Amino acid sequence: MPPLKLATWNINSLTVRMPRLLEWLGVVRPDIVCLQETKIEDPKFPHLDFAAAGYAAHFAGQRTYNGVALLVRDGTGAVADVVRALPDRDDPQKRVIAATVGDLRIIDFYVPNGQGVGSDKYRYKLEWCRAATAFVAAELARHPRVVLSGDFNVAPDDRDVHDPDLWRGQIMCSEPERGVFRDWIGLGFKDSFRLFEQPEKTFSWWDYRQLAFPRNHGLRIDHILLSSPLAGACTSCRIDRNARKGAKPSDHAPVIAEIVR
DNA sequence: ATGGCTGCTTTGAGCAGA
Repeated sequence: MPPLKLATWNINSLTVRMPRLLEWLGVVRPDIVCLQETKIEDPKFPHLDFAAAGYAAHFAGQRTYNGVALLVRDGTGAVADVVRALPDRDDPQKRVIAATVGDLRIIDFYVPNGQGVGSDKYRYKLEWCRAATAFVAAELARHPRVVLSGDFNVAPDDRDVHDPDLWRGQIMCSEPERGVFRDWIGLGFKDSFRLFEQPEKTFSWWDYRQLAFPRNHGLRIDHILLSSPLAGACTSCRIDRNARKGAKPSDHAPVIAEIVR
């Protein structure tokens, strides 16, 4: 039995990225994919195209901004208990989808960007994260095998930043944001990427401007966290830098982790 | 010093992303 392959990818518009995404699915053949920034309303979601590619899609979308989706390869496991929002919040922003897939509980987050430290959007980010922490804790209490993945918009460590002095205290690197990441780890997760030796200066996002990608001016802000039983069964985690190359790329690259079944 | 790109929007300049 080959390992289960999990991926997360902020695709920055499903409409624009669909050809690249389908090609990537065919090459990488992940079993479960967490997508963020689909930017598409549910009635327009191209689920038939995914079905033709061998994937069932579950989604929580909106026009223009945000939007998340789960892709589950046919035969991976039964999908149940799909959740599309943090509980007890009246929030139109579609940033959460969670589902049981076989014996796994998958949580896909598109954490708010926060724009600038001290801004209204920054306060919204931290408040959203507090509610998310409570949600994750409750999920973990019910399910031992939890995958917490997505675009966290947090670079947890200076190693995850191309120029730590330039970014110190800035958005995605501020101490409160890094504190949220530590809180989530503290609930009982491992950062799958750091379970393994990694090349220095490996990132998952590069600005479209200033030739940031060829200069490797990036941040590692997309993550796959695994609860203890899954971390113990994880055999690899890597960032697929190739997916950031070529014509019309997303500004993010996918993260891919493998777990022994 | 500034902004530099991309995607989106009742189509066109402005917002948002990170």
